[in-house]
Amino acid sequence: MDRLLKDLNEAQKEAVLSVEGPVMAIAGAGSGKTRVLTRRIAHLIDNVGVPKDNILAITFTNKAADEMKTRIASLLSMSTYRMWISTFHSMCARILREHIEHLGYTKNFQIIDDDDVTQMIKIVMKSLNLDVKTIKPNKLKPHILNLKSAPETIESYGEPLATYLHKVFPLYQKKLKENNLVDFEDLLVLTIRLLEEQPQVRKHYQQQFQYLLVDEFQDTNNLQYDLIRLLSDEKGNVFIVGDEDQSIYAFRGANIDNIRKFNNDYKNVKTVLLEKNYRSTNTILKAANQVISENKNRIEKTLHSTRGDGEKIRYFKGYSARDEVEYIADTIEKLHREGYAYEDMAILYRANSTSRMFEEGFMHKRLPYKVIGNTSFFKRKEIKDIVAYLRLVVNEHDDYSFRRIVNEPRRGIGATTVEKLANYCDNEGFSHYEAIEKTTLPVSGAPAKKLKAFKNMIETLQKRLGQVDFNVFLDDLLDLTGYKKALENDERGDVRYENIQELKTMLKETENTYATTDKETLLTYVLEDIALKSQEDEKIDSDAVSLMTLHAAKGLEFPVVFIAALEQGMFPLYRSLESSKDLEEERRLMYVGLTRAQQRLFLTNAKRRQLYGESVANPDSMFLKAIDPTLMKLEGLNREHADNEVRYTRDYNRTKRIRARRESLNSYTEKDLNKGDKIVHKAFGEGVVVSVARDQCVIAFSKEHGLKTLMKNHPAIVKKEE
DNA sequence: CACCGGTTTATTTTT
DNA sequence: TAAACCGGTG
Repeated sequence: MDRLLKDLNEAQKEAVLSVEGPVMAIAGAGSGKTRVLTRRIAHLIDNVGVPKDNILAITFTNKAADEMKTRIASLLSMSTYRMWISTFHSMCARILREHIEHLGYTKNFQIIDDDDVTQMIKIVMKSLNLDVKTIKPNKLKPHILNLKSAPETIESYGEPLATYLHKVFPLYQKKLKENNLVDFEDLLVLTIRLLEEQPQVRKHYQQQFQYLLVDEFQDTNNLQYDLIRLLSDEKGNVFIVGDEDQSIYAFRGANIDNIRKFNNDYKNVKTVLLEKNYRSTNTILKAANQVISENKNRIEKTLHSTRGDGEKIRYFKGYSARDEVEYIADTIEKLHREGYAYEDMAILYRANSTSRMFEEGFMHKRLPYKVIGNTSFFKRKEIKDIVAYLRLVVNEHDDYSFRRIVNEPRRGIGATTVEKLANYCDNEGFSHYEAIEKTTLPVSGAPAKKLKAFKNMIETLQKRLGQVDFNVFLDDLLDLTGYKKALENDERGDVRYENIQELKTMLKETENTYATTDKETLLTYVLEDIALKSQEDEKIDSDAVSLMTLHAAKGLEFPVVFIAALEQGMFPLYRSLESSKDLEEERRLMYVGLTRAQQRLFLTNAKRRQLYGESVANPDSMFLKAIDPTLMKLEGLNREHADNEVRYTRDYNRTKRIRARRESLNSYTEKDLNKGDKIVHKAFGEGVVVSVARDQCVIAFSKEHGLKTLMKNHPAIVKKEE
């Protein structure tokens, strides 16, 4: 028996061996889909004799792509260098690097991240004199990105959004192109356009990619689907793996319907069902099956465990969130004493904000933890600054980067100067960098000199780039720009400097990975890596409990899993309660959470918890109720109180109540405050007005608060009736 | 441009 | 509650 096949089950084997034509593998959680994917690729290369360049494997994360490469490399003892195993976005970037000139961009285009998109929208809105307050750039962003992938028209967004989008969207796109920048959506959109408009390019790639594999197919969006279609037209040797029950990114445009579409668009699709689960105990799987079976819109599928029944699920209900933390912390310590490592345990929750209570509690107890999915390394200010410098060195016409660092660190080029420059460029069509030398530029005196000095500095850096290696270059950059000096006066300068050093290591590594010696090309590659790898690499195997959102847990597994805050409103979230579509996605999220657990599963919640400053008591999550009680051992408050009725009424009233209260508070303060009046303050309690001056007043509170100067009509102040 | 104080707002986000 | 954000002021 072939060594690539011998430890696979029948379904897995079939998935690996069905090489020709379209194949759809429905892979339940923990059914060994990565194994199937890697074996299939290895089989194609080793047994079928397919050259490795003719295979295209697409994943959703860099991590998954890296893992796949590593596994294939070790299966076949060969190098996977430059193999087409990558994310959609990396693949597009790679294709566009070659051919983007057909579309009017230049080869050294740069990729901007989400924060940059927001900034860009802000800039565009300002230049259109649009009010940034009625509709915030951040609100507009998802719609703008959506417009690129969804078939909807701007009108369908309704007013006032439509008016804004009509103005902002075209200019946003124009600005990006002028600056030779692309956002994440553009990577897909432009690649599609390229393949559609350039038949010879399309042919080239269709011929090259004889075999396609797509991981996490349920998470593909419309553009990604189109891309697969375009690339696979010729033969239709497309292998997709997915699980509709694990589709949790619909809010980002993922379209489960792509699975059905695939069945229609490709002829004679072979379907393989992977239902054998190698991860969790039967008890855990039963619970997961019970939860997910409440979703109407799905194909029936039941996972079977190979791991026995295992322990009962524990369901702990505390009085308060503090109880919940306490219970989890104690349980973790207990399990640790029993032999589980901290890193074997994970706490999952719906919203990031929940991590806080655990962080506080664990810090206090000296329990080691790591929060996964924190603000990424590449989003830190100092890193983005240096990246902006590097981008400007690669492409001096990148006005966006120019603006970011022209006065960072301070070099006396203030907002007024930059505004003048930007206006001038808008009218004349120059890039900011070019405009500095123009005699008609309406900037003179000191600012003009400083701009010229800045330009000279960038020129010097451009020359240096070709002469020295990256280590030296980055040091030079830090010196020349004055960035290093500025860090010395920054109280967090040390950390920032450390981060920059880390970036330096990355640059150095890439220098060794790519087979080019041209520094500029190399730098472009590095910048691309940085842009596409926005997620910080996992913390080096520290033995600590993982805290993360359920979304972040996808694709991972842990011997011990806690799912916290299982209350109606927290999970599922309030906002999803009214829409069955949203609720089904929440339920899939719960399914993903449950199926992360290998051996022990703990479900917890609290009777009352603090939410936005007030104490709320929400009923148990409906997901808990979906699980057969005989699978669970109840702990904590559970047994005394039968507080099991699911009701949402208080949540409908919540907003109304708050609004009503605010209005009543406001109406109170319409009345004038005078010296000597007694008042009650929301936070400081009772007090007496000492003096009044215009709209402010001084109030004496009890001694722990003392005298306070406050706005007279502040809603927190209520006048006490005599 | 740094600070203060008041206002607003509180999902998830692989790329 | 708390953190981000905005606008006014020294």
